[in-house]
Order: sequence, then C-alpha cells, then structure tokens
Amino acid sequence: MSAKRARRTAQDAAGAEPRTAPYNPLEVEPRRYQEWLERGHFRAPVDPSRTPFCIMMPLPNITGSLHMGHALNHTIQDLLTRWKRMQGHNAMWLPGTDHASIGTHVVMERELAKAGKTRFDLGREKFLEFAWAWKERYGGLIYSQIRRMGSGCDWDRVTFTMDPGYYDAVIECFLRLYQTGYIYYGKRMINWCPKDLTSVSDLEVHYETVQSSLWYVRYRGADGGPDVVIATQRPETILADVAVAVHPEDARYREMIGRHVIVPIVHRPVPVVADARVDPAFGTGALKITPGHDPTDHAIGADHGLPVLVILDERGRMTAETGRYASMDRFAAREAVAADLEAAGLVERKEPYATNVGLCDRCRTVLEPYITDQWFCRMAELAKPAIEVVRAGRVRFHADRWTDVYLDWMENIRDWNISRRLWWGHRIPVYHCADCRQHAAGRTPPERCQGCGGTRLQQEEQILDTWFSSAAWPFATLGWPQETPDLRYFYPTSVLVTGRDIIFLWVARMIMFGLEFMGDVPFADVYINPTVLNIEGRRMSKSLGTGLDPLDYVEQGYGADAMRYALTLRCSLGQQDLRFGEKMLEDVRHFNNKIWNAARFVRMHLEGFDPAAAPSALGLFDRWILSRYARLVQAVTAALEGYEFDKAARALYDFMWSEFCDWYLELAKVDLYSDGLAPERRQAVQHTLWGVLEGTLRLLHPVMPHITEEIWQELPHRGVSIVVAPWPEAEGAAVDEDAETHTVTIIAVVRAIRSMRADLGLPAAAPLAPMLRADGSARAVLAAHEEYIAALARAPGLTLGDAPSRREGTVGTVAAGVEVALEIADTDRERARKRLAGELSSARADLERAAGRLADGSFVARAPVEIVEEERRREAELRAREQVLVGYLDALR
RNA sequence: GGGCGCUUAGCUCAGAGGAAGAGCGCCUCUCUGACGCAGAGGAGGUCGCAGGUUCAAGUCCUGCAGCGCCCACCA
Repeated sequence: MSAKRARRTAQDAAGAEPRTAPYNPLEVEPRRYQEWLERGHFRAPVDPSRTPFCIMMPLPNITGSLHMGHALNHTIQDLLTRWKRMQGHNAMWLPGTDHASIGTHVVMERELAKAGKTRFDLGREKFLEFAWAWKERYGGLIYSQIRRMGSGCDWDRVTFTMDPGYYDAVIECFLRLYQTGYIYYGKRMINWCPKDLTSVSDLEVHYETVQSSLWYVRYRGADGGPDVVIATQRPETILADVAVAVHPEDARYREMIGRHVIVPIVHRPVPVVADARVDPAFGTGALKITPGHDPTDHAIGADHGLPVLVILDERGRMTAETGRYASMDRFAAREAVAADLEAAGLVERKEPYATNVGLCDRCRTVLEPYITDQWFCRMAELAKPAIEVVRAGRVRFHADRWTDVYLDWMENIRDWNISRRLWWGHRIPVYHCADCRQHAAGRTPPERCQGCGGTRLQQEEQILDTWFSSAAWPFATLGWPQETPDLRYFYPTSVLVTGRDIIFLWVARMIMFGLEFMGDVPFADVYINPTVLNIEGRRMSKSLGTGLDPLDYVEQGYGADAMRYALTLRCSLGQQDLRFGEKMLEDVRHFNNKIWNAARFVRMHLEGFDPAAAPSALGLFDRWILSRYARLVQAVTAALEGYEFDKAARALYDFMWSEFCDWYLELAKVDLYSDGLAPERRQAVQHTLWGVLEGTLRLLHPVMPHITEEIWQELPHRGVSIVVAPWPEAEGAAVDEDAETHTVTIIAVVRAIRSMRADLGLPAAAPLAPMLRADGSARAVLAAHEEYIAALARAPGLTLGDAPSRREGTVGTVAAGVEVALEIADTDRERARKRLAGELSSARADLERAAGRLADGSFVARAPVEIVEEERRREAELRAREQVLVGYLDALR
C-alpha cells in the first residue's frame, strides 16, 4: 500500500468526510438528455436560411449492442455535430440501424438450433416473421444505449434499412444498375459457407493459418507412359480432377505435356496440360486440376476447355456419385481418401504444411469454393469516378494515409458478388421464367416471359448483400429516389466518421453509389477513427471475453461524459489504435469534479453580479486569463477543424486545471477575500470568472455535454441551453502579450519561494519574509502585485527592494530574472547549501552547453540569426544566474 | 509475397529540425474558507538498434529488429 493510500485509509477510518459531495453524473445525465429531447434541440428541419451540416451514423446492426468502438465513433460524431450546431450550422446527425442479413441470420439460427430447428423447418415466410419480431425486440436496445451516451441525433429521422421507403430505394439502385448493364447473372465460383448456405463476398472471407498436411500422390501414366507426382492438401478433391498441369518451361515435364495420366481411385485418364500459372518451385511442379473446387484450377480449366466435375454438395458433403464416400463430410472424406491412396501405395510422402484457409467472417466455418448461380455487379466503371474524386480531393481522408489504402484497393477492384442465398434482406427484383429460364428485372413480375411467352414466372430467391443496401445510406435516408427537400438540402453530407475496417466494405461503395445515383460525392471528409483495444493492446472481442461494455462503466458511476472525454483525449490522427483502461475514466472523473467545484466557487462569488455590465477595472491577472482563454478558443477551434480531437481535449484540460484553477482562482481569491475591495474591481473579477468559465464550458460542451449544461444553466447566461449557445469566437478576449509576460514572472517568483520552502524543510504554514530584487518593468509589476505573491507563497513578510545577493545567512535564486532571497536559520544552512549546490551545478551544465555552441564557429556562421541571438541571451542569463548562486553559496561557507 | 502503422519516464500517450513533455503511478510536505476525486514541492528518460544528412536530429534519409494491422491467397 502506498503512503498516500495508507493515509487516506487512516483518514477514512477516522470518519473524516469531504465537506461536499462530488459531482454525480448518474443523477445529472439522464435528466439533461431528456430535457434536450423535449426541447427538440437535436431536430434539424430543412432551413434554407442556414448552412446544413450533416453526418450519417454508421449504422449499427440490430443484433448488436453498443461496444467501445461505437462509444468512440459516436462520441466523435456527436462532438462534431454539437460543435457545428454551436457555430450556427443547421446540424443534423441521422441515426439508424442495419438489418445485417447474414449477421442476423447467424444469431437467429443459433436461437432456432436450440430448439433443434433450422430456418428451413420454418420456411421463408415464417422465418421473416421471426426476424421482424426479433428486430422489434432487440432493435431498440441500441438506440437507448446511444441516448445514454448523450448522442444528439435527430430521432425524427431514424432509419432502418428495411423500412419500406429505404427498401424501395435499394431495389431502385439494383434496377438502375441492371438497366445500365452493370449487373450480370450466371454460374460462377464464389466463396460458399456450407453452414450458412450462402455465398459471401471476397471481403467477408477471414483468412487464418492452420496446420495441415501436404500429400505427394503418384498418378500413373496412361498407356505405359511415365508417372507424375503431384502435391495436394485436399486429397478428397482428387475425385474431381480433370487434368494435371505443369509449367510450359519446366524441363522435367516437357515430355509429359499432351500425354495422359490416370487419376487414382476413380481411374480416370486425364491430360497433362501446360500452363504458366503453375509454380514450378512448389511441390513437385505438377498441379492437379480440379475446376469444380478451386478458383485457380477453375480458371485454368476454362482456358484449356476442361470439364468441371463436382463432388461436394452445398453442405460440404461428398455427393452421391462418389461411391463409398457419398455423404461423408469433406474433412472425413479427406482422411478416407488419403488412407485409400496410402493403401494403394500411391502416397509418396506426407509432410506437415502450414496453410491459409478462408473462414466465414460470421460463423468461422471453412469456406468452400463453390459454383452456383450468382448475381454480380461490375465494378470497373463505378470505380473510375470514385477514384477520381478522391484523387481530386473532393473526398478527403483523415488521416491522409488512408487515401492510399482506398486508392490501392479501388485500382485493383474486382466484381462484386451481391447475391446471398438468405432470406432476411432485400429480395432481388428479378423474375425467372420456369419454362425457358430467361429472366426479367422489375418491381413486379412481367405478365409473360419475353422469351417464350410463358406465364410461370418466379421471383429470384436470393437477396442482396447487406453492404449493397448500406451503400445507399447517404441518400436513401433522405428520401431518394424522390427529389425531396431533405435530399436537396443535406446531400452531399459533411463528414463520415468510421473505422478503417470498413473502408472497402462500406466507404468505397458509398462513394461509388453516390456518384452513380446522385452524381455527387456522398461526403466531403472521411474521418477514420482509431480502433479501440483493451489496455493490453488486444482486440476486444465478445467471444474471447476481452470485450468491454461502455454502458457498464457509465452506469458504474463514471457517467457518459467521462467515457466520452477519456476516449476523445486519446483520439489522435497519429495512432491507429486506442488502448482503453478503466484508469482513464477515473482520471476524467477527477477532472469532472474539478470543473464542478471550480464552478461552485465561481457561483459562490457571483452575488450581485450583472453580466450585462462591461468590466471597467480589469487587473493584470484578469487580462492574463482572458488572454490565455483567447488562445484556448483558437487552439480548440483549430484542433477540431483539423480532426485533432486529442489536442482539443488536452488544451481544455490544461487550461481548466493548470491555468484557471491552479492560478487564476487562487489569484482571484486575493481580491475576493480582501476587505476593502473596490466595487468596480469586484465587478471585473466576477466578470472574468464568469466569462472565462462560461466560455470554457461552451468549448467543453461538445465533448462533455451533460456536466457543461448542468453548470451552465446555473450561471447567468444569455440562452436557454448550452446546446444552442454560440461557439466562442475570440470575441473581446484578445491575446495580451504584456499581461502574459508579467504573469509568468509572478508565477515564477511564487514557485521559487515555494520551492525554497520545501527544500529548506520549512513548515507549509510558516510565514516567510522573502526579499525580491528586480529591475525595470518587472520591478514595477512586482511592486504592484506584492499582495498576490505574498498570499500565494504564504509570505506576508515579503519585501521588494535591494535583496542582498552576498549576505551571510540567506539562500537565494533567480526566477524569471527576479532575484529571490530568504533568510535562514543556522540549522538550515546544510539544506540551503545543498539546494544552492544543486541549482548551481545544473546552471553550470546549461551554461557550458550554451557557451559551447557559441564557441562553435560554424554554429554562429550557419544557424539563423534569431537562434544565435537566443543562445546569446540564454548564455548571459545563465552567467548572471551562476554569479548570483555562487555569491549565496560563498556566503554560507 | 506486397503495403501501412507503431517503438519517447514504471503505465497510457503528446511532441515531428533549434535547451526532453502531460496524466496516472512513485517520494516529501499540507485538516489553507471551490475541490483530499485536492493543494504545494520533488525524483524519474543516452526518445528500439546501426549508419547517414545538417552548424544542429525523438524530429529528415537508409538499413535492421520487435509489435500490430491491411491486401493478395501459392496447389
């Protein structure tokens, strides 16, 4: 146990209680949020007289609950929206959820499985009823969590991707792409999940390295020709082999090309073909060709006019045609076939082999390359303008490095498999003729087939990829394809805030859809927020048990503001990850309490204060803090403009705590507690306390909306809510260099006295009588503010004049050019000597460095004049300081 | 196989060419009238390693190492 903790515990045991209760966010936050809703502060109806600012929320899944990633993502969006609203924009943040077809399927089917059922037991219609009931039950949960975080969304516009209007917009997108000729249909090899029974797009494949085996299998030559040995990790697919391929330049196999070999087990003679896609360095340099079960083989087979054989069904089981392997699972079949090959003496050897297998992103089942009827969207044409707008800076990524990531993917884009063999989603608006297999696209079935005139038309069973529907999010939420006022007013939107994991899945596709359907980019800026990791730097995951629930922390008593601030403080452009730990919340809780109590102090001293009356007697420190505040306004505004959220948060923290509380409040106390304070001085101090606090609250509000509102409402102010208060301009509070310089001097002097007190071991409460000596303007400033220095340094006997720099029985130093001396008792001589010696040695080290640089001819000749001058000034100062310290030290010997 | 990011005080992170910073933690002191979720004073870093550019390098360049991420998917 630390000493500090021990003391605290002892104090607790003694029953010592803090005089005031700390700030309690749990009481404040829900109440304030409710008030904002009731007052309609988050509503943003179309208003042509104001500039719109619009953010579309990256839509959470209906199956999900709020996690740390959302907490950060929403904090940033809310921060931006609130800030822009305060700047006078008509700020709109649109919330919504995603039907997340495969994700929801997985969750619901897991639920069904508990009752021993599958979705096929229910049938399409019943299953969809079940899904809607699910959505009603859980879909609202995430909204209440979003509200609890303080997010100021326009709830009147909340959108679900299967709402009728949105559904219609998605269908419209499909039909237009179909008419343009970008959508095509046919049997293609895709990534198939044998568990979910659907295709998944390339982006939804999760690769993992697993330990597997590589079997070297001998294929006998046909008609007495030479054998060939191939290497495979999937012996079961040998049954579907239609050829063996070798590299055309491979000398080992030149003789083989055009001859035939016998596929083991099925005893099928197949040709040996030459193809440059074979890597001669891998395995034996001979590749078995299985067009039905491997994408590369599929391509090679197509080019060589080879047939396609299929030996696995949609569930990954061996088909009926495979004889004794029929209905075996693919992994069992692998072992069985391998064993049979072994028994036949055809396995040359088997070696361990690490390979990447593609897993279903949702259910982690090993995916199977599989040939089915699929819908694809051509991407080359859509990608072209989407590349151009980013190159031209019409869409800007923050941080900038994501631009290359985006461009790289877009330039190598491949066609998009948009169909899913699932039920929960937007059903593809195409009708197939049962007679001639022709199809036609449309919202309703055609009366008869255009090909054969038949009337047996059936709608396509498959639905669209979830990401196809979310690609329309920036405009389908605003009423597209209707030309609504909303659409005209808010599109293009302002900023997209999202994670890097969906730059391809979502961001790129929104840009392509936006350009295709709206003829304009969907947003001007894309801010990529960091990924939230736990404190060990591990990914948060529910299944690994490393997930953290932000609402847990909020309700534990830290509150939403603390969560928001903790995340914002670490949300920098430089970092791509953000490590989160509970300690961070504690820090912010302390900060909240600091603000709360500072505000209490201010209010306590606002009696008789009239905010409308301009202050007529500002003192040095009033001017100082106003100047510091003016800089703060600039710094915070600039940081937000540059998406440097951490800088904004840090600037606010440092100002509030280290300048406003530690110095200005303490200095103000000297005035406020003095008996004979002139009324105009009181007014000036009150005005400054109020003005700076009120302004800082406004700057803080986007990050910590609740506590700032709670305090702001208790202050004299000009509006109904801080939510709609104007963002501070450096109005009336300009930078005052003079006040800053002089205050720095005074602070340095106070610190010097405090430091001497501590080094000499003098009691904290002992009244001191330091002697100060200064020249010029510093002297005048000190003379005018002796009272403040005396109070803050607890030095009522302070004198300003000719401090003795070589006097027996004193210790001294130089602070900001002011000599500060203190008489010491005989018993303190040793401590004083130690302090002086320490200071002297570090002064000498600095001096040596400065003198060294100035003695270097090339430095003086080549460094810029200002730098050299600065060094000279420093050297002179250090020399003077050294002299003074030596003087004191000598006098103590 | 390609690409990106990170490596600064015990921990979490700022700093991006001119004297090493913050918060927490640690040490000492303080029952001071906003706050002990506090105040005051301290200790603590050859800025991953090796070269280079420069009068000057956490900061720019080149390698290397470790950690993390992304793309591609090789039988």
